[in-house]
Amino acid sequence: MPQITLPDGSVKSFEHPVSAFDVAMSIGDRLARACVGALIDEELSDLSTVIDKDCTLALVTEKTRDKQDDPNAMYLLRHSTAHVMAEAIQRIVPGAMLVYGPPLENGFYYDIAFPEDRPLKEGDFEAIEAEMAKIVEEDRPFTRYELEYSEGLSKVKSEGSKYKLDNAHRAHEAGSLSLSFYATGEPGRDWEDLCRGPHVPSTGRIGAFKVMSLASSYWHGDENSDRLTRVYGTAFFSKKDLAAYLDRIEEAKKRDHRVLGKKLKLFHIDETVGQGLILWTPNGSVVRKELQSFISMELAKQGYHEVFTPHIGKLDLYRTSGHFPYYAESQFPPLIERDHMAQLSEEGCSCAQLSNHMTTGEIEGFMLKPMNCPHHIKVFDSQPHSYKDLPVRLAEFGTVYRWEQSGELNGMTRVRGFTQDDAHLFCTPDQVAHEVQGCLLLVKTIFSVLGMEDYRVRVGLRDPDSGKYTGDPANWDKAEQACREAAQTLGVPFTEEPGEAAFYGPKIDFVVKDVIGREWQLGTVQVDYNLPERFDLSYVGPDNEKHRPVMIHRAPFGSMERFIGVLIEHFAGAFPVWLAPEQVRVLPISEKSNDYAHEVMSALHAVGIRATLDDHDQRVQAKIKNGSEMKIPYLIVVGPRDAENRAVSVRAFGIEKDLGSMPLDSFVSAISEEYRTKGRSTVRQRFETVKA
RNA sequence: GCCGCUGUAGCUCAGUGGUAGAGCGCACCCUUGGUAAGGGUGAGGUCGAGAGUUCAAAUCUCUCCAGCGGCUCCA
Repeated sequence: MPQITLPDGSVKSFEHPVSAFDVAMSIGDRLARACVGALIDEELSDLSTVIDKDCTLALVTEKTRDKQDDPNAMYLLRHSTAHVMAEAIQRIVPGAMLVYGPPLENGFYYDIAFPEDRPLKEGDFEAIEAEMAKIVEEDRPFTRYELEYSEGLSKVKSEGSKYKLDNAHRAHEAGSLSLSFYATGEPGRDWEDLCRGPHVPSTGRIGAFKVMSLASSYWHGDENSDRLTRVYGTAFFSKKDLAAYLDRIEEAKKRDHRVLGKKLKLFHIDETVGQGLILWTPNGSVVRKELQSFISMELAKQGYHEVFTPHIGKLDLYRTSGHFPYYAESQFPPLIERDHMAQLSEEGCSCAQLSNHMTTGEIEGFMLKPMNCPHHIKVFDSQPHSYKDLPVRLAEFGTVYRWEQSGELNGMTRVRGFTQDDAHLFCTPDQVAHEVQGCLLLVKTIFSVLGMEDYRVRVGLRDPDSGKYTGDPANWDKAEQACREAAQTLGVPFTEEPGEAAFYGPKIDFVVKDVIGREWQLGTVQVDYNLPERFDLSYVGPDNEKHRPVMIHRAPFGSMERFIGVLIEHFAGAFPVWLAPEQVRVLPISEKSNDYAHEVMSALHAVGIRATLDDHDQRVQAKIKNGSEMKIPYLIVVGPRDAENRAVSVRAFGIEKDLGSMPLDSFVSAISEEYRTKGRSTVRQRFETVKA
């Protein structure tokens, strides 16, 4: 007879098998009513699950004790809502075949194959939601039943969906001896779906839901397989929670770098220039320049040397590096020399022949560089090296071009031309660990100055079962260990991911989320044994013999485009003084104060502060509103009173009222200090010292 | 590349077959104002591009281009 251990350690004994719901009832009927599921021996289960042996049991309620969403409850709710949506869709579009409908972090989706002559459109959402509301209103129980595998399989077969049949096969392959089905209501009478569950007790528990969007997807994620329609939705226990979620999405959109980029005039993408090609406008250029010089300074401290290399290189260079033709699909097409072109044209060369000629190397041409490494290798190899020279660290803000699929392009975060904060380190095998650590130190320094703490670190290791890797296994072991140890020195949580290494070496990636919750890889540090081999690089060792150096590719911030895109969102457009395109705006109270305002602006310009003057014929309230919307760090109001005292009235971004008045000279020195120290000393602090 | 949605003034957007609109921004005038929008006047548009249907197209159809969400991809 079951002895059930509850989370507080107490044990309940029952004479007969009981359901999780019965246990809840035995504690209290209010609790039972609040329950949506149960964790039985840590496994999320239906509330109706019958317990016939000893176990631990934790009841899952809509909210945790501290009124937060319970992730398990949300999982049950959203999984269940996916069923309700699927039923509604099948009522509206007969012949729609269900494929797979899992819950997600913020909702759920259902992949569905629609008849070709009846695709789902956004215009159908209203009708779907209306059907869903009916099903919720009917408050039908989710009823689980299981069939022995072969019996279940013949049931699924009789229903004629290859997708569900495939799901059944997969369940079997994963070790299931039976198949479970969930009826929304009564089996045999109401709608049902092959499903492993679990679910909330009944549709009435779904408090609020919304069909969000449509997308296409591939069956099994395989682009050569069937194209499915993915319908996204979300659900909450209360309408209030749903409204709050939708508000959060609206708020996040305001931080979106594409929205702020326009509003704050940071960058422009012009379709006549080309998709995915960023035009840095003056404001954005200031941010980029400040960041680049900061990085450059840190690089110099670490013994890097900056180089400049051109944007193109000969095709043959990329044959040696292996970029061409292997990655030709993600590159802009090669530039063919004019004489070759003319000759080929005379010979009546077809496109296919041209492509073959290029692959075999019979045609020379140039390529927009997809990576900086070949150029840097040639810089390294332009002179012989002794082991005493190593490591050689060559850095460049190098612009590269890649042919990203059109559907992938996204503001500044996914583009076709971008500038990496790239560097290549050439070192002895023994120096790898130290150099990798140096790269991570750089990341840590710069992230901490920017206040970026919300990133994750991924250590990509080789998949021991795969033979795709190049290089000596002993070196791999050492390099992987070096990466692992370096990641530990960062003091940030990291995950080791076997199979995520490049084919030529292990790597460390830095991943951040954007406002919509999408993850982007920023920086990467990669150990490479392959390219030194391909380019036959060498240095002379203490034994007077030639040795092969190891290369480390590192672009700790990825690209200036992506990094600044993420940075815009990180600061919600309100850059700190050192990065702000416009650091100070001077607001004269009226024309009468324009002369003094000009004087103030000149004093700021004289010390290199980016200051502007708003001499529009408006009241100061309006100027403050405009200045605040542009997220300018300091607005200084000057009127006759200030002019008389040679003072300024200071207003800092994000503070509702003004900080007070300060002598002009003090403000100039305080903001210079804030600029120079990247915010370690601020104008605000100056006010506080004065008060103290 | 795939599916869906969107494209109207510099920006945000309204406009369902019959003379292209609003707010913000911009210019000028009035106002000379002390901490989140003072008032007025005005300029500004091949309605993403091309083709079609129609007496008539921003509006309906098709093709293309671009953006957005997702899928796939990312050396």
